[in-house]
Amino acid sequence: MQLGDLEKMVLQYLWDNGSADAKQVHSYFEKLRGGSLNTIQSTLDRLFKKGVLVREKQGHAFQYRSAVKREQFIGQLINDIAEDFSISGENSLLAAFASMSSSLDVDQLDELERLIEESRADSKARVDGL
Amino acid sequence: MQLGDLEKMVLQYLWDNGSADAKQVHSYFEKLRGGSLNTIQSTLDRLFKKGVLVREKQGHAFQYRSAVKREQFIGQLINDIAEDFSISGENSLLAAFASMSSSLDVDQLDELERLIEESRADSKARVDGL
DNA sequence: CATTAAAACCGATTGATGGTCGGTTTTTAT
DNA sequence: ATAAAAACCGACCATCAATCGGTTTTAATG
Repeated sequence: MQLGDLEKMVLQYLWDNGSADAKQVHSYFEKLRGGSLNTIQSTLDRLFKKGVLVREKQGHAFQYRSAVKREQFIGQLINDIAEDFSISGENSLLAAFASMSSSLDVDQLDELERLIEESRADSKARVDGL
Repeated sequence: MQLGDLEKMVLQYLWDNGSADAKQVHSYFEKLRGGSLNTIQSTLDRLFKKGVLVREKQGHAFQYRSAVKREQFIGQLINDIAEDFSISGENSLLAAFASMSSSLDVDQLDELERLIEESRADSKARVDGL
């Protein structure tokens, strides 16, 4: 999944604000970078058609919100990269992790390790049958 | 950095084969997907201009090779994503790691943890002054 | 050093895709 | 039923990857 600049910004906005209609999104971005309401509307529509957003009629306008959480989405993107480079073997993905981790500081490594322990617990729970 | 399909394939090829000229690359991809030598040449040139490849005249033809190792490159891509979606480069990256790690099995988690320890050691060495 | 074959380079074309927005149709509130 | 608001349609532009024909440059060599 590859997104344009405005699409990314709108998605961010929705992650930060939960849900909004075109008018709200537009009034936010108008100050920030200009652009008409129509532009925002078609950007929301494009994201919707891509499956990145979901929407629901609320009164007279659609309320849009992200279909997935930020972390999930970023996780997907990373997965896509791994697939793009046919990392087939699990280890290249780990190698990618490794090259990333070299740019993290000690605190971040601590945090990462904590997150791994969490995953480990989840994984165990899954195996044990929830 | 965003690459087209052929660009990705060519880059893969060079990671797998170290170094090659346009003719070699073409003879490989001809069987695989067709396309003229010129197409390969301009693809190599585009990658070169993007800084993804380096080249050196060897006899009458340029020898191309990747400017960075696979893991480095993938690391960069992941960094780019993190930057795209993080306001101030804080813990979105970690969140991304976390969402990835939830799709890893126990062995992979072990391996990842080992890699983190390695990073930690490297990091300490850096702080201690090599 | 002139020839010539090979490779590099140039430029044009095509096809996607994102951003942009005017104008029309549909919807909804009153 | 009407009017306001929003959705939708269609067009246009810009960028970029892929493609390849044709021209220029380069380098082996007789």
